[in-house]
Amino acid sequence: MRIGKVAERAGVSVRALRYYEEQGLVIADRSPSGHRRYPESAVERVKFIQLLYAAGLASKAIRQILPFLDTLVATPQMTRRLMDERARIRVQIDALTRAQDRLDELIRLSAEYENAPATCSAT
Amino acid sequence: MRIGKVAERAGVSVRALRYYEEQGLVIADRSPSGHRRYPESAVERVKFIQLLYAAGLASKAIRQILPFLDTLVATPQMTRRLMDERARIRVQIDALTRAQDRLDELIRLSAEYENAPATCSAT
DNA sequence: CTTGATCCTCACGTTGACGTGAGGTTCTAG
DNA sequence: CTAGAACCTCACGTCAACGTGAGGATCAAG
Repeated sequence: MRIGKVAERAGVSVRALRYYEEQGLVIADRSPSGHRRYPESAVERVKFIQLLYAAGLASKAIRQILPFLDTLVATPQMTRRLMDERARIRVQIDALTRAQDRLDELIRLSAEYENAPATCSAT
Repeated sequence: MRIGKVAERAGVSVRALRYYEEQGLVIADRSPSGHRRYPESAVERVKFIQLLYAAGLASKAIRQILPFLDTLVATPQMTRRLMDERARIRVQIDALTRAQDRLDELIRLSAEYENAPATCSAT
């Protein structure tokens, strides 16, 4: 498959795919003229990469984790990285949840203000 | 209170506090010699700012929200911003949760590999 | 054969929340 | 009164995941 099709089906930019290759996350072989050729599996692989990026993992972390998908061989570094990132994500979810709760408070207060009759300018 | 003390008590760097002032998030008056003077309330304010930064809000968004804490007057922009950011945070939590689940899968597989007797080199 | 879509490789630009000196002033404890 | 801690204002550096041309080759269709 050519790069444009992979980009379309995985929902990323062509530039992003070239960047992933530069980072060693996706390996593409080349046609005689130098155009990248991807296997079908690349689409799912890229989607997975996007999932991890969206969770705040850096290229380096993803690079350490991805080989496991190919070989199903877990080195100690890979296992450690998996658990580290999982822990980090949990911490991040907790922080987001706290922020969400605080925003909910403010939204409630805001709604109360909107409904306060004496302070409404109109009507 | 002086900037160093605020930084220590709020758990941020002195540089960060100057940056917050530059962004209009924390207003400090000055001593005759030009040193920043903060009220006690600044510590809580900065902690709240940190909470929002940790949740991925940008300075601009925080700047739109913060006046509500002071005046308890909600403009339509503030209410909209509050709800937009809340929605964004929810989406982000969902993404993180999906990533967490995927990592859990991999961690399980990794553990199974570790326990596979035939593939252990030692012993 | 030609034309428009798609691809290639550089390589610099972007963004945000600070870090990090440089060079100088002010405060405070002894 | 003096040294060191703490403060000040520039102002450039950082880092990551791409965006965005520049300038050119290749491919698919008519």
